[in-house]
Amino acid sequence: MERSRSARHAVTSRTIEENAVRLVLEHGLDAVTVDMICEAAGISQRTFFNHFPTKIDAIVGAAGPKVDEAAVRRFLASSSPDLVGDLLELVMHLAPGDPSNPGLMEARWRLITTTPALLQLEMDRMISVQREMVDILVMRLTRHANSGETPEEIRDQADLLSHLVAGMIRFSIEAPGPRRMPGPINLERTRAVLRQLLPKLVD
Amino acid sequence: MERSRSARHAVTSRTIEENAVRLVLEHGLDAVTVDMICEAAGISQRTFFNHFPTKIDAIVGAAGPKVDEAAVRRFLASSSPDLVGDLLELVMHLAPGDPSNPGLMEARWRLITTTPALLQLEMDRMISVQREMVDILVMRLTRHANSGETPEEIRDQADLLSHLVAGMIRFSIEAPGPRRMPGPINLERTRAVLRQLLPKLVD
DNA sequence: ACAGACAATTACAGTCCCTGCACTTTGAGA
DNA sequence: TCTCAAAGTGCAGGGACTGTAATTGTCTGT
Repeated sequence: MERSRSARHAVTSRTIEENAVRLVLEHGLDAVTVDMICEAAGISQRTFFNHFPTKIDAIVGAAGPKVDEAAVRRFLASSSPDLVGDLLELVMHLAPGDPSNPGLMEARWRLITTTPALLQLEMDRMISVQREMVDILVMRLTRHANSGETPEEIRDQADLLSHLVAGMIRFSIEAPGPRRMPGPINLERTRAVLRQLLPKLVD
Repeated sequence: MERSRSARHAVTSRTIEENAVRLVLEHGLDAVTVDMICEAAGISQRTFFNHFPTKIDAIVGAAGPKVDEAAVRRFLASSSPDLVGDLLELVMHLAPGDPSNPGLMEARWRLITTTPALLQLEMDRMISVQREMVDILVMRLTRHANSGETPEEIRDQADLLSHLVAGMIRFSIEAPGPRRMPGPINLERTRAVLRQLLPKLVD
């Protein structure tokens, strides 16, 4: 059992994560205690909390969703007037965590989508990318800005828009219909409803 | 100290709430334990949890924000084409809890707005009115629907719109500038930014 | 190769939030 | 007045999480 120090740390984290997800899939969120996960993973409770700050983190993954860099570049390069369409494309590429363990990732999504409390939580985490999105939106809006708009106004618009996008994400998650796996986004439906709704909002 | 039974219950709740808010204002959220609140209120811990399901509930109030009935009636009666404007008016009348104790209410807002964790939490509670808003939006959208739209489409639109409104609320709370007291909504700013932004979203 | 720095892990004790249960007290209705 | 339900209490315990000191094994410089 000779392993490098950091490798040993990583393998312990993986073991914890895998056992946490498996146990919760089997018994449900509330029925699984940290002690159960520790025993299954063969570690002490203290070690558990050295790897993950909370029980939830071990279950849903410590790293939240991130925006895909390539998708951001495409979004910024696009000169299409269809800002909303481009935006939805960008949101669709929210990477749902570390893709190095496809099996774990898939199991996690099954777990999250079948546990209301976890779905709510993951929704909040997805929406937290809204913060990083503001700067991206500022760039895009600046390129297509009307003359006479100040940078402050642009930033306000980007800020508000990022919150509207967060709303779209929530709708996409809750809306029924086919989803892109392993993510929960229902893109087509959202796009269709938006096309009907938006014209009604401008007077 | 002879009081009717239910009145005694109410006064205990009030005592707990007042001491909870006061102590957290003095010492901060994490530094105040349930035991401290109980001692200050002169009750047992068990009684505390008979009145409030969690420590947080005693601090921010068990009843979340509600939409104002009169505002809803006005919103539905309006025939203005400015749906967004009417919507913001409606949102502005989110009642921030029981108005029977103005002092407590004011102290709570001071507490919530100065404690990031509580602000985040209260934001979630305000946004939960989004659920009740869907039915209201269905009525309004039905009255101004284009011919050929099915009830299902209308409901989808209302659902998405309610999520967009939730985004507006978040923006309103975070946006700097004057707020309506004791609520956190910055109405004018949101309206102005929306007027600039929305035309850019329709192609 | 050896010693010391250092990282991963552990056992243990303790805090805090919260719950279930059995019990007492007290006010309200018959 | 008698009775019963509601309000409150005491206690025992579960479960998440933290601080600390100790242990084990690995890395680094010489």
